Amino acid sequence: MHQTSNTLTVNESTYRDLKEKILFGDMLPGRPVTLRGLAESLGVSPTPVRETVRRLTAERALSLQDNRRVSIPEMTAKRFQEIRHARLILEPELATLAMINIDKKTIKTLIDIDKNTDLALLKNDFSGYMRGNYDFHFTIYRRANNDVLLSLVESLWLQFAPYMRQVYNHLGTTALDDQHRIATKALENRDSIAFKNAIMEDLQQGMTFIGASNTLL
Amino acid sequence: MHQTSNTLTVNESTYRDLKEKILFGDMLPGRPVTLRGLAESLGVSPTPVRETVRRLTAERALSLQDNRRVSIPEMTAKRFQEIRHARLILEPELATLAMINIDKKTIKTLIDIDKNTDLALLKNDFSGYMRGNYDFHFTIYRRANNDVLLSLVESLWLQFAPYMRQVYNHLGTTALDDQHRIATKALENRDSIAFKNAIMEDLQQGMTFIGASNTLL
DNA sequence: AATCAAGATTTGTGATCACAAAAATTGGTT
DNA sequence: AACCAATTTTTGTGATCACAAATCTTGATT
Repeated sequence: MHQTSNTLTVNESTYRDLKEKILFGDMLPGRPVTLRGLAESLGVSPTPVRETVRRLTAERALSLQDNRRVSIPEMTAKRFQEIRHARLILEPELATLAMINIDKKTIKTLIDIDKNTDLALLKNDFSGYMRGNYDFHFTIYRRANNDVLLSLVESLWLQFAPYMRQVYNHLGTTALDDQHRIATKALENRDSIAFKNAIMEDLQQGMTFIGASNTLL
Repeated sequence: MHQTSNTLTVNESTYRDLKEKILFGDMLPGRPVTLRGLAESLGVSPTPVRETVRRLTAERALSLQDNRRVSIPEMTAKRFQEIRHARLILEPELATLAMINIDKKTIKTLIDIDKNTDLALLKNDFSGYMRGNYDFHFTIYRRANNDVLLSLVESLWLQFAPYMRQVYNHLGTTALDDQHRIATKALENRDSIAFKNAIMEDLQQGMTFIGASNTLL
């Protein structure tokens, strides 16, 4: 089936679909993935799936094993610390850059996102929580108007996202987004130091890696 | 023609070929690139080229225009500053991490690389210079043993590399790798502050963007 | 029952085919 | 000579085909 009008290419929509799956916890590590299987589940031919997989491999969201089989990359304590380190370097910086461009309307948006994130958390809707958390951070980051840094941070999120379910299962869901509220308060007060601190704290709280349990469904 | 033994896949070698072309100045901005043309010049079918292009697009080394045509992304002063900013955040950090793992043998290697880079510069072999400069930096960065940061920096190099010829044409080739020599001296003295400084200076010297001349061969 | 080799199936890879959209070419009109 | 519409060619996209390598299944031997 060929596309007829000015809609997205199959390739692009496949990419977005798969990216969202990875980003919002619908793609767990360890589970074997086949190109034909993915293609069928998305209702397309293997061709665009292959290209999407290459793309996500370049973004370190997927990896090709020596068997040439594709999968979510294995997480190690070392790699997790590397991601955490990179995030701590880039994200507070990006948030600080964004601050001058965040107006009252954006703050309102952030508060709304946060409210919905809380709701998802209460309903044990993990995917909804992941989406909310992502939206909160990237609503801020996009305001920095810095595509170069933004794409680096996107890559980092793609790398740790599949392991967040593990992390939050161990952490429990109590008081997870306190830092979000502190951040929005800091934005209202135009307190850039408090804001940067809140982003760092939020990030560090969410990046406590649970080693061991490498075999998961 | 199918591959028979445990050699690289066509895909992988195509990726490396194209990546090197971009990284070492053999791929200039503005020039229109076609998949079939690339395929023919590399002696493969369009399929692996398409996947390679997707990969390099994900790494921001190539971009797909609205025409769906692929090209080296256009450089703007803004984007150049963003790349420079990101490099200044990540590369000195990576270099500092690497320092403890750089032994005498590595320093010797760096001095050799630098010598060859000088030679290339004298012979007006720009591609050779680019390669030498890359080798110098990444011999250091790889010692940091931090794949996450390394791949972020790789992406940044892919983004500015095609524009280095412009920069160096305007800058002239005088005293460009002084900082390399200062850096190796600092390594010999195990002076981490001087080393980090040399990396930063080197990077800043090489990132003076020349605006205007957007139309080049 | 456990082990392992031989056969069948699935999977990734690369090439090719089909088609629509974009670009290049052509030819006629002013 | 300059412009523009119609035709031809080129190009990207998605599906399919061919094949080898990897995985799974099977059945015989101990």
